[in-house]
Amino acid sequence: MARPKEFDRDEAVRRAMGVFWEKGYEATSTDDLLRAMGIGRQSMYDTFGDKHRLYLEALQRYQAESAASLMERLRAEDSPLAAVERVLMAIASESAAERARGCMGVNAIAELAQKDAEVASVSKSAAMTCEAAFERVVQQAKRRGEVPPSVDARQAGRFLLNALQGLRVTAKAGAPPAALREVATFTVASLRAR
Amino acid sequence: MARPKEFDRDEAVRRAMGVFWEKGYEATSTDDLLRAMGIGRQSMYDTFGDKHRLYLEALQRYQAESAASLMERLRAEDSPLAAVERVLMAIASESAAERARGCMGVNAIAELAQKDAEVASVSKSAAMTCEAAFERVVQQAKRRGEVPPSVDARQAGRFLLNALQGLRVTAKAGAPPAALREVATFTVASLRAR
DNA sequence: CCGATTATGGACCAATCAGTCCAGATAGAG
DNA sequence: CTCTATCTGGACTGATTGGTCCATAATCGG
Repeated sequence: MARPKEFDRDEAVRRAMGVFWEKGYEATSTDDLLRAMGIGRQSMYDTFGDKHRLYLEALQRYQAESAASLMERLRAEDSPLAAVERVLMAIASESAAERARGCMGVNAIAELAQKDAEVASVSKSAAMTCEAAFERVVQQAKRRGEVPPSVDARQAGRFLLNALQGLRVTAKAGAPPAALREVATFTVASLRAR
Repeated sequence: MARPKEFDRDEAVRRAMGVFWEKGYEATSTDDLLRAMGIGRQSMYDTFGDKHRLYLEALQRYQAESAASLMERLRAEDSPLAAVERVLMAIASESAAERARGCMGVNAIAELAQKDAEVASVSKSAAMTCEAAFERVVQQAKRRGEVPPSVDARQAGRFLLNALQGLRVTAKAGAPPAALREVATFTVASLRAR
């Protein structure tokens, strides 16, 4: 009908995501967001509602992308268990800056899950998605004999997601890559040796 | 020399800790703190310096108390591994409110470790203390034959701390107690069965 | 080319922020 | 009792907060 937006909405959300991810929700000001998104104040409020809605959209985007990435990397060509190990090991291989940034989902849970029901809900559904992905991989691993049949795939899936979230915290706390690698290896070995 | 303080410094820090724990650093205003501590503005600035120093003191207090509690609960009367299991299981047994509040140390890492070197340093040393405590318990468990000799105690210690931090996140994300129990059981069983 | 509709940017807002100042209260030392 | 050092509480600060208002610009359908 009328004048079209001058910016790419998707790109704007992505940039907002970067700021929220880096600084957290409270520590991010609307000015921070506008500068990063490269748009005007009114455009932001017209397009996204307010800071909180923009955050939710950024968080959902993050969860969607990160779950998709997880599922792709878990796709087991050769060995399901090796794929799991690669996923856990990947954190140790990140740059120091990436490890310090951590996982936006974990940051969101720590900062907001208690007081913000919408954040809690988004986090919960993302967790279920990841849990299920891990569970499927464990099932494949069982079929290939990489994991003994006595292992309950659902439990193992939860166990792996828990370890992944732990690694995110441990990494952000400044643990050296070698320590992260030890944890990753030990975790995967726990499944093999059951 | 002159007029003594009218409040108990220790108690004041403890109350500040409660507020920071509940709301996080950025979301806590100085007014929140004064109200909870029951002291005047000037008393707070005179005694603790500023909001940031007060936070650090509260965090250190939290880490000290929580590490002491961990070490006491890990003291293995009968079975070291059972003590570990009790520690992990305790999270699942907390009230919903306690699980939602999470661990102040994990919250601090997620919100501040990246940009606040002092918080990072406090968190790192607390992690080393807990890691060492877990390592000692694993060593005891090995001596008693609860854990096979092939298990590296240091690695296992790191693995356990990682799982504990993961549980803190998982719990705060709203996982039901049953799921937390599964993770705790699975984690401990990983050591037994190696 | 025109009118309806939407986007934009800068001025503006009240509220809140962390932190300071100061006047008066209070207690120990002598 | 007095002097002095500290503590206390409330008024106050400039800066920043998230969010709104409005005048102008730009684009579409007709």
